[in-house]
Amino acid sequence: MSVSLRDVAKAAKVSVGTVSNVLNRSEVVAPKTLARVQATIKELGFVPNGFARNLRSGQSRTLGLIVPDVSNPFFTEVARGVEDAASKRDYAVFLCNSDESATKEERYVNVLIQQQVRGVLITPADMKSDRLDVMRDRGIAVALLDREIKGRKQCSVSVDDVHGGQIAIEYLAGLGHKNIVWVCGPESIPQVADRGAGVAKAAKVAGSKIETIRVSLMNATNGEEAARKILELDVLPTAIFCANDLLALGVMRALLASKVRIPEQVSVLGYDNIEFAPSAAVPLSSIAQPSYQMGVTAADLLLNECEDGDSHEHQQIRFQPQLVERASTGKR
Amino acid sequence: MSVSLRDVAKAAKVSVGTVSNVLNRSEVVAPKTLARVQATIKELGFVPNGFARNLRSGQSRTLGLIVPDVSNPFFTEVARGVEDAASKRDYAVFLCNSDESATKEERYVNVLIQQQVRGVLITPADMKSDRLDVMRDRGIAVALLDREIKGRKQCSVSVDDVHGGQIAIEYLAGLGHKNIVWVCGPESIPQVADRGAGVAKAAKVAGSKIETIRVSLMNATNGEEAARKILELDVLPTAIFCANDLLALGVMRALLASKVRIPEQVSVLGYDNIEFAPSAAVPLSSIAQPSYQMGVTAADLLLNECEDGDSHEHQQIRFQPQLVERASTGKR
DNA sequence: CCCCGGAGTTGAAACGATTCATATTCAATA
DNA sequence: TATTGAATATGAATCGTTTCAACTCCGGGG
Repeated sequence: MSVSLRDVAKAAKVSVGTVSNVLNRSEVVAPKTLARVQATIKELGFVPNGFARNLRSGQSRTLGLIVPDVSNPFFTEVARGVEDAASKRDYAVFLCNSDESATKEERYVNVLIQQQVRGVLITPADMKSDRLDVMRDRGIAVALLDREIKGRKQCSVSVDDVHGGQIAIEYLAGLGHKNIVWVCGPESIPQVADRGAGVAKAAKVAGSKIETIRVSLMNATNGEEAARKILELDVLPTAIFCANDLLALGVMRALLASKVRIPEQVSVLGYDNIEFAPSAAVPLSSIAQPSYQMGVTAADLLLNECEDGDSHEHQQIRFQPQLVERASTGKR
Repeated sequence: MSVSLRDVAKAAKVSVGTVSNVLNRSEVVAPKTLARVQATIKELGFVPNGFARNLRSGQSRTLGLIVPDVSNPFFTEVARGVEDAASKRDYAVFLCNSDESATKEERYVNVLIQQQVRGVLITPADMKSDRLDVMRDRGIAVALLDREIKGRKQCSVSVDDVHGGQIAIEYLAGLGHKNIVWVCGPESIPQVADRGAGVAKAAKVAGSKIETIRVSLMNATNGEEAARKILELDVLPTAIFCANDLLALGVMRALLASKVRIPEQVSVLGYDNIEFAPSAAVPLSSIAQPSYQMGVTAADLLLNECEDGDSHEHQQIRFQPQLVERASTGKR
């Protein structure tokens, strides 16, 4: 059925060991032999069987990437970064979507263990770390993406979300806003908790009044729902800060549909600075995170850990978020 | 390091064959033995090595999905559908991003062969089908996604792109537009070619004049570039039809920045109806495709092929695109 | 003329499961 | 008691690689 290394050896009239060397240690093979074997490989269309290779060497060249929402452009950008960095080092990436559900996450963790991935990058659905320990016990490197768990047993790449929440409110307060609504998802999502903490901290300093509206999922549809709740408030806020851009887009959509003028009546500020932000009905101001760069960094960190072995030192890398000002926010 | 089946056999005082039977054919093992072996498995924390298992049995429970652009929401929706359908049947999915590049696509095909995936869903970067044949020769099921190759015996799930291009132009012509620009990517992308064919066909019937502007990649940035070219034309068209929504968003962004009013001066029509379309600066009219449903259907088709074996009959499923009218298009 | 060492090559063992032909057990039947 | 066959259990062979100790060349120094 399929061509094996043995077939190549026979066709090229060399031993299996030599073919294996051509594949993995071409520098020890005589140039003439090398060329002949490579030609045979191409001619027969030989592709090494990954199972056998990994079985023998005990190591695969695959990574797992578990994100909470593949349809969120922030995570697709991160994924792109991970993928680029990984394939530069000749690794393949299993992209998995946990939908913020611990159950789905656990299922994928098992699949990844079964596939014997070398390492896993994960944005955990909750703060429990037993699933991570299971992997680490099996010798699978684990690094956290966009999340950080105290205890530094692992590498992580995150963004200073507290600071992000803080600069958002400082910025809005600086524009003169005193009555602000904070639209966010469940407190169980660490990003939400952290950004919320930053919001609270900055609000105290600035003396602004913050109202919180919480939705279950952070997508555009739920943003619209949040906007309806805002419209029912006694006094319309002068600014709305959303925990991510999808929420903000939904909020804007619903507000505009109700003839609320942005930013004249209400300023709207998002988080993530996704690619669409500048194309929005009113170009969306947002707190930017270096998504692609985060993916690249995380993958490199994880691969270093995979390859360094014992000498590896865990690193916590933390990026700083940055305000990107567009038309959706303005002076009170 | 890790516990092997042999260790379990020794500890439970049975043969390796029996342990294997406990794992895969528990009905042929005597209840007493079964219980004892299972207890030992749990006690030692044994997890079968997937490589060895797959090496011998020659089959995995993984699929590959190769899309041309993971950051295009259309494809993330498709991917979501594929993933949901696959995990319902207990398969895992490798998501790969070819960036429309045949080279990258080839690299991933090789990775997938190495991983011995059971089947591959692919939106090929070009019309050449040799890469597909390579996989099929190796016994990997292949189904086409969003693409159909005539004369090929394989499953496919596609959308009638010719018809899509056609209804787009018919709609614009119906609104009174006679001077239309068609913004698209390279002709080598089959979707572009097909939609273009539909455009030409409808234009001939309607007697509209169509100008083509071609860009290299179909994302928002290149859409802006296209818009700049349009602004340099002697006469501004009254309508612009873009080969996908990302292009359309970029076009709109650049036009609005140049104070062109949409749809009063120029109507803009997109393709894909991505989630973000209604949130755009001017809510974007678009040709919708049932993306999620396409993913689910494709995965089911592929898995049927994997599991039915010889009795399988290839199916070509073709969805019909649908016009979604929003604010970005209007009467001439 | 022999010996040495390095470069290149060889081929058997190993990785950890599955498979399957064969062996064992034991109760039922002749 | 001998025979049969169903139910279980066995373990060597196998999958396609990598690894590595051993081997073959071959040119140069003694």
